[in-house]
Amino acid sequence: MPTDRKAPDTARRSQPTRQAILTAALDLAAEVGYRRLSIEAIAARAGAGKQTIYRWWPSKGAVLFDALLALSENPEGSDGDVELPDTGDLAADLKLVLAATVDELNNPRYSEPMRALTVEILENAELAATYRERLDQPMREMKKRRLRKAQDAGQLDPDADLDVAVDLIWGPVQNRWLFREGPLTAAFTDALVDTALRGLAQASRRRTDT
Amino acid sequence: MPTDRKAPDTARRSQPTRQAILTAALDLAAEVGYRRLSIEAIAARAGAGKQTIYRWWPSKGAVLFDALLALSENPEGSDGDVELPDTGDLAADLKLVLAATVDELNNPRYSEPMRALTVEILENAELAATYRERLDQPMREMKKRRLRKAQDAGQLDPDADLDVAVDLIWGPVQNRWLFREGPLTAAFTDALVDTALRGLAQASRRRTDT
Amino acid sequence: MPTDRKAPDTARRSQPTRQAILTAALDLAAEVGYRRLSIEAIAARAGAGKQTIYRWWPSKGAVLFDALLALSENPEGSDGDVELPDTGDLAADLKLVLAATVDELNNPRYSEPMRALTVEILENAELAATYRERLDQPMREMKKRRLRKAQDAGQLDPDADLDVAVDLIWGPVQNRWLFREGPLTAAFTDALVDTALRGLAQASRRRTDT
Amino acid sequence: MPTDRKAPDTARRSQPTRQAILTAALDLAAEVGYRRLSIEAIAARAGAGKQTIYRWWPSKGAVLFDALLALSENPEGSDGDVELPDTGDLAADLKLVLAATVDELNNPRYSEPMRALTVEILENAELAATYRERLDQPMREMKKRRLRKAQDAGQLDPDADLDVAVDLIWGPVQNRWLFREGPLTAAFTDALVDTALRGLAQASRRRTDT
DNA sequence: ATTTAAACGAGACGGTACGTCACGTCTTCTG
DNA sequence: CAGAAGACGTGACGTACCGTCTCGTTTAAAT
Repeated sequence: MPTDRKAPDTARRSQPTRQAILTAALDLAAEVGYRRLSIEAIAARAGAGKQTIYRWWPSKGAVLFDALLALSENPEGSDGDVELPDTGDLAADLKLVLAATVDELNNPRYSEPMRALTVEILENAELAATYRERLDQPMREMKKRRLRKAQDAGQLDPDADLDVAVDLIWGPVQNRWLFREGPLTAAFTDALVDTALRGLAQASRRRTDT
Repeated sequence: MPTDRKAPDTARRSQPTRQAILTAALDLAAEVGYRRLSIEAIAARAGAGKQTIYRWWPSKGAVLFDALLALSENPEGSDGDVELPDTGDLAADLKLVLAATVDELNNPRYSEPMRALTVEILENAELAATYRERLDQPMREMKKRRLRKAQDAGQLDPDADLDVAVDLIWGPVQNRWLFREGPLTAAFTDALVDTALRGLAQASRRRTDT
Repeated sequence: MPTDRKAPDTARRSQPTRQAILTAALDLAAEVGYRRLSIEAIAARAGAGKQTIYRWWPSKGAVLFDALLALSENPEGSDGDVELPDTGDLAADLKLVLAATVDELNNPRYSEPMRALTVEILENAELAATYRERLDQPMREMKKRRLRKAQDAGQLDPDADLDVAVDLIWGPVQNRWLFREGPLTAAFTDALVDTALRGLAQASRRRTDT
Repeated sequence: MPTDRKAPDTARRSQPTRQAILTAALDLAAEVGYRRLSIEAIAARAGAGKQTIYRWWPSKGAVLFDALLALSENPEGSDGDVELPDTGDLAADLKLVLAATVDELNNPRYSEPMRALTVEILENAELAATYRERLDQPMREMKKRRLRKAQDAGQLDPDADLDVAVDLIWGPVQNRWLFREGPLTAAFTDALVDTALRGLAQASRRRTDT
């Protein structure tokens, strides 16, 4: 967890208060946006003392981070074991996954806290490192595992750099969301997947398409 | 300019003061980062009154925006007429351009204010609109013009959606920079260009590669 | 004034706000007592920002000090020129003065802020110095002037140390008030004056009393 | 003792801890002054839990009170039976006693905690009552006993109000100490005793002095 | 000798107030 | 009259203690 300033006694920690703080942070982020999200307000909404927040989290972003982790951690499922679907049809699978992502990003309840966390990450290098290690890297590994399977099945160029591949497919989605560059739709992600897989260059590919 | 709350008399505006403010904003952004960048400090550094800033810019982000515009507007060149190079070799041209971008993004003098502006854009929808209209869209058009020429020359799939193409090529660069996901090098952008142009899928491409 | 941390521009000072702060301080001291008197509450009651208080006064005690000064500074009269009454009868004059002091000290409106200020003085040596210089010393000089006149008129021992004399007469009043050691009445101060003037020792004085 | 909120079992009380707390309170009062003396710091210094302090003392002042009591209670002597010296020469005896008091008040080790306790007393009426009953009154009775003996011996005006007499002699000393109005020396207390005994008024005293 | 109930250290908790910083508005004086 | 200077009300910051409340862990009296 992105916590532990000076090792308080985790055993004594009040779980109800922790939950209340995470919930309040999420609610407030959705309601007022990042700019107006204050630790003071989170504490007040949660019925907690400010010190309780400062005791367990080093920054506002760390609270948000835990709140979003808690939101995405399904009661049964453990976080790391999740896999992307594999029906054998890579393009279809990716389109499905990206469509789900798009849905999530279009839901303010999830999207606003996520945007707030993102802003925090951009200006807080320490938080960014935690984020990469605990959220981004596992997700990237999961994506690469799916792509590797496609490679093994001969559906993907065996020489392709899978990190670049992940960037190619997911990067544009994140960008369009972050900068609100245009409507974030399944049509866009479908086109994205097709283009990324086929490549932009024409050459002789016309012949192989069909 | 992203300015003009209530139409002060632009004619009477003090140009030396304007320059001092933009310079101070840039310097401070590079020195202390976005988090600690305050209008108060910009005014103090510029030897200007706070009101002078508030009179001419609606937000801290707008100051940064103008500052970066001023930075990139070369003495001779007018902004809108610039074109990407066209040597006939699309891949080489793109690699050249992205290498230059990478250099810029690795230079804190440019990169830190840019990051500050980006953060502002993420939380300020009005500023974001200005940014898109005055910076992002012209750049995107420029990129699309170059790609269209490649299309006309038969080097690019004639069915490709050029907006998706731009996202595919430039999106991953911006992401890697923004989230410091890894070293931002020409090696990365070269691989990116190759992969984006060729596509990820194998199929019969092996035959056409050689 | 016990002010000026870092020389703000006194000319620009808002007099209405200054008055509101002094009044609020006085009112709150009378209402809630020293213990619960907070700068936050003074600012809130005065409709002022905390910073405005911190800008002009170095401590809570300094605010109280000014507030009490303002309270005692009569509209017409200048502070330093006041004199104790001189009817020729020293004992009667002192009794009159002490009776007035007793009235004041029994009035919570004056007494409570005074007590708050006193507590501050006891724990703040810097404030204590200001208090001595600006309030205590002038009062003491005034008292000594009256005693000196009695000395000149042959009513007081010409060898008496007037500082000790002042301590002897006024000290017990302040003590009884401060420690609530008993009812603070004119009867007490009358006895005090008589005893101080006559002395405790008996000797043949009985004969001279009348 | 100024203790016993809700009757904890005194028998089980840890005496070493009690001592550690009193010592810590004294030390800290001498070191940092009243303003910065906190229960939290006392507990930490004493290696005690905060609750242990709150269990046995109702306020910070009560701790200080006990600490000073413990300091002044000499190993052999019981508190109440002490008497002021009586050599037959009242003035000399008083001067001796006041000189000792002055020494004590000039010793920060005793003086600082005493000042802290005094401040507490001024703002805590309940503590003030305890103080009066347990410390001030016994001392005052002791003083009055000595003065009464002088009265019986014909050295003091038989009509003198002994309470006023005590105030007259000891009040100025306490005041000068409390408000740091000037150096607290034996010279001052000597003059005080002489003046208080002889009185300020001249009149026929000249005749009786000799 | 064992039980058992308390006092104990430790410290998390909801709070209040601290003193500081920056916001965006305003007012006054100067060039 | 634009601009510098900066006071103002506002609100959030991060910290220090308050007094209350569990937690195990001694520890000393009652079994």
